[in-house]
Formats: sequence, structure tokens, C-alpha cells
Amino acid sequence: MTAPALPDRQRDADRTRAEILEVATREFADRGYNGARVDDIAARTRTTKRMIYYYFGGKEQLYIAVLQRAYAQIRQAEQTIDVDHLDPATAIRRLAEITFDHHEAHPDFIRLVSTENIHRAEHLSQAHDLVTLNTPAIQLIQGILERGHTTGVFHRDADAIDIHMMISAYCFFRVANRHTFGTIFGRDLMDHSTRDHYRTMLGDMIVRYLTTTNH
Amino acid sequence: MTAPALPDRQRDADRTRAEILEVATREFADRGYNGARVDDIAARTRTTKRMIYYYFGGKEQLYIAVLQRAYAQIRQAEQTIDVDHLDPATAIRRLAEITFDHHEAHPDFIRLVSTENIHRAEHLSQAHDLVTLNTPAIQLIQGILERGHTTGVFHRDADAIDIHMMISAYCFFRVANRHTFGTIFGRDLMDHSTRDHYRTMLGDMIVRYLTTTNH
DNA sequence: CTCCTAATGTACGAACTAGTACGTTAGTTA
DNA sequence: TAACTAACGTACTAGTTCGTACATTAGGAG
Repeated sequence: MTAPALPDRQRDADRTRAEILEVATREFADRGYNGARVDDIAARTRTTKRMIYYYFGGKEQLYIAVLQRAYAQIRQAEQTIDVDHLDPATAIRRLAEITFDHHEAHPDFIRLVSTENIHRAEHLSQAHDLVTLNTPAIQLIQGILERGHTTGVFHRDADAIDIHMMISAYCFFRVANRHTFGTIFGRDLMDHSTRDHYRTMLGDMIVRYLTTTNH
Repeated sequence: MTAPALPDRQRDADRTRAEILEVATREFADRGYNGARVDDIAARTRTTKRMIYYYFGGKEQLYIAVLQRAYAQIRQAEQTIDVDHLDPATAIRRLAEITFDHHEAHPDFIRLVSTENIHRAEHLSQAHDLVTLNTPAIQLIQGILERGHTTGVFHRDADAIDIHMMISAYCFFRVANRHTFGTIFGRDLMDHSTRDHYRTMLGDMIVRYLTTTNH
């Protein structure tokens, strides 16, 4: 345990490390991996470029650390979700809405994921501890689907990961592709006035998919 | 009209220009705007870097030309779609499937769009003639929705652009986020064996959304 | 056949950028 | 309080990368 609430020292490894990570997250999210500048990250910190290499080793390792932290934060948020007290249909709608809100609140994370996909997840696959874990989100969906199936509200088996993909795709696209979509169709998907509309639409989409069969 | 079928000349402006565009598309799609190297593009061409500057003016203008061409090709493909002979539900499913197939067949385009969104569509908005046009895809959906509404198969009004977004989000995510999704959940969304599954799932999702109300 | 210009190639420069060698100091510990 | 080390700063380098000045030639016009 580190000494609690020490009056701000001039030298503080934890603070410096954390500050670099914070600034680097913004820079990488903003400009992508290749667009990000180590010098710019350093300049926005109270410390110097030397410290980036001292603590992280290099640009790539810093980026991996940024990814790791970003995913860890998402996981942590997912842990707190509780929808067991709701009936299956309401529960899955609620979960979709939470995902919707989460994407909206963390555009930086979305941008990092987009960037990482351009790089074919070559860095993410090096963030070892993250890869093996199965996320809490899937467990949650799995539980809801099982309840819905036994209750008979959900008409047939659906796979938890597939439903997660369906929800994520919708939420991710709205944030990630906001700019090209807005440019082409003249409609800002993130406009405040349409937020509720798109949130409801997502819930309807998922619930109707699960509670209905064709014809 | 240019002279038809001239035996390959040593100097051919059109051929050189086209070849640069072709190679540049791959490079930009592969590595993003900042990751792409002008020298690498030139090296993979039968001509030299000088010609890139001669014909396009610079890296950024070349990238804009690449975007412009990519979007134009998509538009052209959309023009050929004909689903008027199908009943509304089948038509919208068919349209979704065509979109699905199209995304799968053009991962380079998807990657360009991802890259462009990281750059907040700053280049796309400079590709003037593309922005103003309303895409044929929206017109198609609009028509299907109207038919479905009058027939009574589609239970309520839905907006064409919204439905387009819903379909695109699903198709786009499957291709664009393939790598991070695969790394985290250990499931390759582009695996051949699950292709039909995901294609059907999309169709079901859209049709059920349009033909059902809640409860 | 000659001339002219669009098209092409070569070689180079200026600016940027990741990374490092080397020197310094704060804060802890004995 | 002396000494030691983790933490930090400065100044530089090597390599890359976009862009261009300058030289050359193919091929059509007259």
C-alpha cells in the first residue's frame, strides 16, 4: 500500500505514469496510432518525453498500455450491471440501453477500437491478460437468454455472443461512423434531439428479434 | 473519345493514373492515411513517385481521389439493384442481404471508411460531387417501406435512413471490427462456416423489426 | 521530318519524429 | 547527515518521408 494522501511531491512515479497514460489515450484516440506524436503527448504532460520511454519503453508499448487500460475500464463498468430483477424482455432491453449509453459516453474508446481494427488487432493481441477473459457482458446476456427461453418469451435459441454483436454493432456504428454518415446523409446520428429515438429503436430491434419468429 | 484499343504505348496518362489509384486504394485501406507511404505506393506502380505529384498533387489529394472513386463504385453498384418485383418483406430482406454481400466483398472500402471516420470525414467532405447526392440505396428502402406500409405488412412508419443505418451497422461491424471482436471473443465473424447464419440473422432482424410491434 | 509539349525519370533536400546518451536532483534509508 | 537510487530533464542523432528541382523522351501536329 502506498502512503495515502501525501501532500503533492515533486517526484511521483504513479502520478507521472498515470498522467502520461491519460494524455496518451486522448492523443491515440484522436489521431490514431500512426497519427499520434510522442512529442505531442509529452508536451501535454507535466513531464518530458524521456519519461515515456522510462516508464513504457516506446510508442508501441505505450499504445498497448493505453488499450489495456481502456478495455479494463469497460470490463469494470460491465461488472456493476444488475438486471436480474427484471423480466427477460425488459432485462435485455435495459442491457442494450446500458450498452448504448456506454458507447455514447466513451467515444475515445470507440475510436481506439476502430484504430486497432485498422491494425488488425496486432497490438490488442499482445495485451495478454485481456484476451483470455470472457467478458461479464456475455455472461449477463447468457443468463437473460436462458431465463427468456425457459419462460417462453424468447421464441427460440439465440447465441449470447451473437446478440452482443447485434447490440454492439448498432451502438458502435452510431458513434464510430458518425462523421461519414453525417457527411453523406446529412444526419448527425449523435444529435441530442434524436438520442431517445435511436435508443428506443435499438431496444425494439433486439426485443422483437428475440420474441418473434418469421411469418 | 480516346483512340480505341491502341497497342500498349509506353506513355499512357489514363493507364498511369488508373494504376496509381488502384495501388493507392490498397495502400490506404491497408495502413490508413498516416500509415500509408507515398514511396511504397509508387514502388508498386510501373511508374515513379513523381507521377503521383504530377497527376494528383500530393498525398492528401491522392487519398481524396481514392475515396471519391471508392464511393462512386458503391453508388454504381447500388444502381443495379432491383427488388420491385418482390413483396415488401422479401424485398427488404433481399436488400439487406445484398448489403451484407457487398460489405463482405469490399473490405477495402470498409477500411477506408473506418480510416476516414478517424479523421472525422475531413477528406470526404472535400469530395464535393459525392456529398450532395442522395444515394440510390435510400430511395430503394423508401420505396419498399411505402409499399409495406400501404399493404399493411409493416406495422408502422419507419424512416428509410434509419433502416439503412440499422442494416449498415450490422454489416459494417462484422467486417470492420472483425479483428478486435475475434481477439476478445475467439470468434471470427467472417468465418465461411457462419456466413449464412449471420446473413439470415440480419434478414430476420430487419423483417421482425418492421413487421412487429411490442408486446 | 521537325518541333513542341505532355509525360516521365532521377536525384536530392527539408522537415519531421522516434528514440537515446548523458547529466542532474529529489527523496529515502542506514 | 551521507550516500544511494529512483525519478527526471536536456540536447542530440539517425532514419524516415513528403515533396521538388531538374533533366529527358515519347509521340503527335504541321
